[in-house]
Amino acid sequence: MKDILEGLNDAQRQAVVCTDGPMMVIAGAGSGKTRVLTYRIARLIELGIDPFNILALTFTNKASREMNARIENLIGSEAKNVWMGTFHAIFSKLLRADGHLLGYPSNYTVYPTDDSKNAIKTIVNELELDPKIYTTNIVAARISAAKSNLISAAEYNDSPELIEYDASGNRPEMGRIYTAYQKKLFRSLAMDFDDIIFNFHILISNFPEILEKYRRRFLYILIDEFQDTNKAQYSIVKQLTYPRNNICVVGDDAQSIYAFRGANIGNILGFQEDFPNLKIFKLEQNYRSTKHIVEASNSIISKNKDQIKKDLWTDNDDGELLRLFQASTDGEEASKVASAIFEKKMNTHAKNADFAILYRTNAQSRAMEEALRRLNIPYVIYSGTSFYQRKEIKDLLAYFRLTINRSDEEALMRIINYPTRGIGQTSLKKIQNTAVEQNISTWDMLIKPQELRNIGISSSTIAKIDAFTAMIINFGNKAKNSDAHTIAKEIAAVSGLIKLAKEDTSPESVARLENIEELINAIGDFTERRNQMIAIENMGELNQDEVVTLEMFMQDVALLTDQDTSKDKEEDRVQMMTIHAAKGLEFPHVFLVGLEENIFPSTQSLFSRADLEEERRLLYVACTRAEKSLTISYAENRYKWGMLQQSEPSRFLKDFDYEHFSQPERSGDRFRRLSTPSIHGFDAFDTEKPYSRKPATQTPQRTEPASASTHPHSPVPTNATPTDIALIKVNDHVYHAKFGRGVILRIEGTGPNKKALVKFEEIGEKLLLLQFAKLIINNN
DNA sequence: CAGGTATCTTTTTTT
DNA sequence: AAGATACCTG
Repeated sequence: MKDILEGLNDAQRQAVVCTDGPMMVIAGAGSGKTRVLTYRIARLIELGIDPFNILALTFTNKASREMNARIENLIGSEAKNVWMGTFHAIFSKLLRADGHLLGYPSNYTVYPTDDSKNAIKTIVNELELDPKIYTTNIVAARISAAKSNLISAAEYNDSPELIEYDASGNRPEMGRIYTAYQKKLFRSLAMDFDDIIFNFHILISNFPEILEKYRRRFLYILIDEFQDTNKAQYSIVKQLTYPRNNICVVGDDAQSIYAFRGANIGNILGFQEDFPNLKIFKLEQNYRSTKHIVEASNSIISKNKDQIKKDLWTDNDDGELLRLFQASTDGEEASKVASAIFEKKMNTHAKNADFAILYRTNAQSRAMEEALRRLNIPYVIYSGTSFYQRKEIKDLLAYFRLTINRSDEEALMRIINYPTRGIGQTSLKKIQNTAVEQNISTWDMLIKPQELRNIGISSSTIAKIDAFTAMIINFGNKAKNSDAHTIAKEIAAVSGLIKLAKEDTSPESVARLENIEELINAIGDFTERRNQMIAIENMGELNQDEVVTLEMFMQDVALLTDQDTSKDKEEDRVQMMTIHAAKGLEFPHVFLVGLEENIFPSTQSLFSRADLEEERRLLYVACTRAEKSLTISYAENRYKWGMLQQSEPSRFLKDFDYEHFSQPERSGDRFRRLSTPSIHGFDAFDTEKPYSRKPATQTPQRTEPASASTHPHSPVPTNATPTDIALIKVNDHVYHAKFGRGVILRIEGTGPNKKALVKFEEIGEKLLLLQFAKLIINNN
C-alpha cells in the first residue's frame, strides 16, 4: 500500500485515499488524472474490494486499454477483472445479457453511423419527404440529440416544444421519421450507438430487479472524462451508484470538446447538487509541459467565459519558445512541418514517435502524409474509424453480420446483390415494401418463395434468391460450431468477394485485397487471443465446447474505432491524428497545423458563442498535448474539394499571449496578419471582445479587402421564408444558405476571392467568400 | 438487369 | 479529388 501512495503529490494522494462516498476530481491538463484513477482502482483492490465490483467508464477504447495496463502494472493480473471500458462497450455487453426484456436477442447488431444514416435516408425516401430539407445529417443529429436527452420517439411526438421547434425549422415530419427509424431498427434487431445508452437506461428504469442486480454488482463506480457525459449516461450512472454513492468522477471542464455529441457540461456543474456531501479535489499542477506551453495554453483558455476557475501551473523549466509560421499553401505547410521534424531529429536525436501532427479535420492529413513520405519519415495516422469504413471491409463485415443476425437489413441490402447475382432493384423494392407492410424483416420475406411468387417475382429471380439465402443459412450453421477465423475465411471465399477483388489488377484493387486479408488476419489474432484466455481460465484444459465464434468477434467490432487492428504496433513513427483523437495523450513535440478561419474554428461553429468556446477548448486541448515543443502553423491558401482557396489566419491566433512565442522566422510583418479581423460582422455578435492584452509585436492593422465599390450591386431582396434559409443571388445564380435570413448588400473583389457582404437579420453583416459560400450554400 | 458515363455532393469532431 | 448517384444503353 505504501508503494502505491508514493510518488503522488498531496492533492493526488488525497483523491486516491478517499475511497468511499461521492467525489469529483477537477483535473487540469497534464495534472496526473489517469494516475489518480488507476492508483485509486489499484488501492481499492488492495483494500480487498473484488475487482468484479468495480466499474470504470471511459470514453475511448484507447483510454480504457491504457488504464487497464497501468493497473495491471501496479497490482498484476487481477486488474483484468475490473469492469473497464467505454460506456458503449460495457452497456452493449450488459444488453446482450438482459436485452431480451426489451425484445432484443443477444445477437443484436450495432449499427455503425453509416448504416444508421443509410437507414434514415431510406426512411425519408419511403415517407416521400424532401431529402434536401430532411438531410440525413440533420435528421441523424436530431434523433441522436433526442436519445442523448432520453426522449423516446413517442415522447418526441408528444412534445409541444419539439413540434414547435421542428415546425419553425420547416421540418414538421421529424417526429415521424424518428418513429419510423426506431421501428426499422427494431425490425432489423439493431441498435445505433445512442440506442445502446438509451436502451440500457430503459432497461434499468423499467426493470427494478435488473437495476438492483447491477447496483449490487457495481459497488464502486469511476468515470473518466466526466465533462463528456451526456444526460442519458449521467442518469444511468446516477441510478447505478445509488444508494451507496461510491462514485468518483474525474474531469476538466476546460477540455470538454464533445458537446456536439450531447456532452453536457452541466453534469459537472450539477454534480454537487445531486450529491450534497460531495468531496471535490482539484489537481492544478501540470507535470507534462514546459512553462511556456502551460502559460500559452492558459492564455487561450482564459478567453472563454464559461469555465470553472482554475489555476494550472507547472514547476517544469521554461523550455523552448513556441513557434508560429505561415505557409503559402497547405502543401508548403506540410513540407515545412516535415523538414522541421527532420531537423529536430538530427539536432536532438528525437525519435519519430516523439512527434505528433495534430489537425482539426481528418481531411487535412493528406498533405501531411505526402510531405512525410517525400522525406522518408515513417508515420501512422490514427484516423478513428477509417479501416472499418473502407468499402471492401464493410462488404465483408456485412456478410458476417447477416450470418449472425439475418434481420440486419442494412447488411442484407448491401450484399444481396454484391457480387452481382441477378437480384435487381425492382424486385428488391417490391419485396421490401411487402415486408414493411407485414411488419416482418426483409429476410423473412426472402425465404417464402410462395409469397414472392404472389407479388410477382419471376421464378428465375426466386431461384437466385434461394441460392443466396441458402448460402447465408449455411454460413450461419457453420458459424455456430467453428472458430471465427475459419468461418471468416470461408465466407470471404464463398461469397465471391475475394474473387471479385482478384479479377481487377489495379493498385486500388490490390490494396482492397490486402485489406480483406488484414481483416481476416485480425480475426485470426482475435481467435488466438481468446483461445489463450479460455485456456488460462480452464487451467490449460481445452474444452471442446468453447469455440471462439464469429459472433464474439462481431460483438466487439462495431465499437472498435481505434486502430485496434493488430498491425505494426510499437513502431517508431510520427503520429498524426485529429485533436479530438489526441485527447488524453501527450507527445514531446507537437505540430498543430491549419490554424485558419473556417477550419479552426470550423465553419459550423461561427454563430454561437457556446460553439466557438468549444472550439477554443479544443485549441486548449491541442496545445496542452505538448511536453517540450509546440509549433503552430497556417496556410494562406488551401485545396478544398480540389480547388485552391484562400484561407485567413484563425481568429484564435490573436488569443495567444505572444511573449511565449519566438519571432516569426522571416519578417515581423507576419504577425500583423494575425490580428486581421477575419470576417466582417463578427463583431456584431462577438461578446468576448475587446480582449485586453498586449500583443508582443505590433498592433493589429486591418488589411481590408478591395473597396466595396469594385462591384456595385444593388441590394438583392430575399424572399425570406420563416426558415433558417437565406436566398442569396449572385451573378444570376440563386443559392440557399444556412446562415439565417439575409440580403446581399454588395459584392467585393473579383476572381477566386470574390466576396459577398450579406446582412442577416439574426447576426448582422457577414462577408462570405463566394467560392466558399458555394460550398455551404446549396444551389437551388 | 448490368455496366458504363455524366453529374452531383461532400467536410467538423466520435462512440 | 473522390465517392455516390442518376441516367443511358445494350
